[in-house]
Amino acid sequence: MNVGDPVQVPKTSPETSAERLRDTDLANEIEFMTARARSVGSGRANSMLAGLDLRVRSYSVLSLACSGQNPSQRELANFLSLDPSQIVALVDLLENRGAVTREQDPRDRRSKVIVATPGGRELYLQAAAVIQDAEDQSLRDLSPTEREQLRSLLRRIAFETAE
Amino acid sequence: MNVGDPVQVPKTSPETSAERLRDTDLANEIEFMTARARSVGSGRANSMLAGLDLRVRSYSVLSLACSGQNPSQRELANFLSLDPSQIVALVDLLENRGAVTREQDPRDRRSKVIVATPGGRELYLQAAAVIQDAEDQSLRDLSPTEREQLRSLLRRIAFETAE
DNA sequence: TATTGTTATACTCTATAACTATA
DNA sequence: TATAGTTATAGAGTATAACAATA
Repeated sequence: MNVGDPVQVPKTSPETSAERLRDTDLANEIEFMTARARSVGSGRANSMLAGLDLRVRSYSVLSLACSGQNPSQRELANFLSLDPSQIVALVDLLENRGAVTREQDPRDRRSKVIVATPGGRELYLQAAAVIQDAEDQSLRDLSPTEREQLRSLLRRIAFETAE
Repeated sequence: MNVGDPVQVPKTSPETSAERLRDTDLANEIEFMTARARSVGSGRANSMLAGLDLRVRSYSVLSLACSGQNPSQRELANFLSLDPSQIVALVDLLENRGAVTREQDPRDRRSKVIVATPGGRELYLQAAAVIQDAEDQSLRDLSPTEREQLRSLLRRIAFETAE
């Protein structure tokens, strides 16, 4: 087909037009599908977290603050693949609403360990339930076995590069 | 453990500190792993596409323009989950470098069909090879069978909601 | 000299509303 | 009136550089 040829598109309804594009090379690329799954998933998670005045990024920090692992800001930055300066803003946000505190690491006074307050833990419990609902929606077409398959495969590509 | 308790973190090297956070609830959430896989994947893809002066978003539009499906801008917006105004900017970019053209849909003069020029098709061939390399890197720890499993599972969660 | 947290800045991505031309 | 493309704008996400305190 040449570029100058007259455009001939089978007349379709708006609903089927996107179906048509699912048969393209792009739609079968892992990078594309991953990006699309994330777009759908985080969009849904953000909407569902709005009632708690959280977003996925602040939820992530809160979750790690509740993990019992006592992460420093630097560790949060590394693990969440965010710049340390972004962690500052996220921790500020959570600290201002009383959900977490910055505690001095007695072994290194440069480092600040982020821990959740009792209120922060309560907030996290609610948020974790919301995220569980969001995940159930994302995975609603998959069987329990398939969900674990996907989790296992995703883990291997999500954590391969940066540690 | 109470919030006021002294912070006790096992002294670890920077490399193992992030390992430690992989045992948290957050790290096992589908939403989180998907977001992280996308972050790693699209970051790598953007880096590798830089030599062709493309990014994943402009590559996506170019790819669909080369698909033979003659998508309209509206169809691109729907399929790529982007606002129509973003498509304008992306098509402008590709049109200005001679990779695609806007062609009037003879059946609806409001609609513009995006088709690749011969130069655009040549650019796409190079870019598609780059994306293939990027995908191979993302999936390097998976067997061929596992890659197809992941592709199949991802497809079912990526295309479930919007059509 | 190197690292942690911080501030500042700019660029990309995303979301929304309003306008025009066609249907 | 409804839809396709466009323009404009604001907010969220990402990346980089520089600085003070500490190691």
